[in-house]
Amino acid sequence: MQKQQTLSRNQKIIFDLIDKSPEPMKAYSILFNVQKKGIKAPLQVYRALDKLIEIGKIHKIESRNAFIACQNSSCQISKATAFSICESCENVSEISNSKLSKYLSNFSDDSGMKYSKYNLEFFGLCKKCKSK
Amino acid sequence: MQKQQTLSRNQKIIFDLIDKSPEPMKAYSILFNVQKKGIKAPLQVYRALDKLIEIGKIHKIESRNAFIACQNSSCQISKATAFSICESCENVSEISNSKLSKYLSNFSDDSGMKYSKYNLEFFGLCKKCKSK
DNA sequence: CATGTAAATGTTATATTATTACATAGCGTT
DNA sequence: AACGCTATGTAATAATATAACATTTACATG
Ligand SMILES: [Zn+2]
Ligand SMILES: [Zn+2]
Ligand SMILES: [Zn+2]
Ligand SMILES: [Zn+2]
Repeated sequence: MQKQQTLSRNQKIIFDLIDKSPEPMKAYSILFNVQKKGIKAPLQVYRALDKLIEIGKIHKIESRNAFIACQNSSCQISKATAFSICESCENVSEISNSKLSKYLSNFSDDSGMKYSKYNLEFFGLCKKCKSK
Repeated sequence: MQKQQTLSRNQKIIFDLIDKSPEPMKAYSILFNVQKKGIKAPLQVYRALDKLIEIGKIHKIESRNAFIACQNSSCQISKATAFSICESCENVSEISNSKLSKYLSNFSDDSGMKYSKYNLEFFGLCKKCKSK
């Protein structure tokens, strides 16, 4: 079990919003949505995002500059993330596949580099978009 | 063998610059460096970058918003990229490992999604930085 | 060689994403 | 109370990327 983090006010507002969203949210869309709750500036959003990422409650989809709630009941593995992204409808989901994560976590080559973290993004067409 | 692409003037200027750089280059740093050659606007840079990415001569390091020349003599596999990134010195190199690429290209899960492309970024400490 | 068309270029303005700098507030420990 | 730490507030600005529109170049093919 991992330590339960208590979220601060801004962190909670922003996490709840992202968590309810069916799709990854962009920072300024988050900002727009929380302005009625008193969060007025980009920096307030980015600070909360940074913290939420650090504790594994959300992840950043790098290729989209967007943020998604962790779909693994708060990623034990926030340092080992994998996503599938539909290039047609932009649906994103977190891949939870122990073989894959084991394979990548143990990956090493002859570069002498010690890999402590990875992020993998798969692209393709989701079931729905394929059948169109 | 893949079709030999002829680069246009701007594409060539920008590719040569990136190719000579020992580290990934950012778009506005590229812009700054090619202004003496007559490329004056961001869009000219981004258009060349888009094309170079499309034909596999360069890749974008998503987590860094930076661009690197393909280190696999023009990636047959520009749709299957893997990089190692040192979080201390920011050295980036392209991983060319046929087992890894085979594993990932063939990866599938029960989501019904057909993966046609992936990008993987490993993070850690390079040999040099580890021994400091 | 004229004509069509796709690709590339040039230019200005603007949108989007993210950080710097500085000031203040809350909270637990000593 | 004094300290250290985390979080917050606010303004300004930096960094990354695209939209819109006009023009030019390459080159196939009739
Ligand atoms: Zn997760
Ligand atoms: Zn889809
Ligand atoms: Zn490559
Ligand atoms: Zn290093």
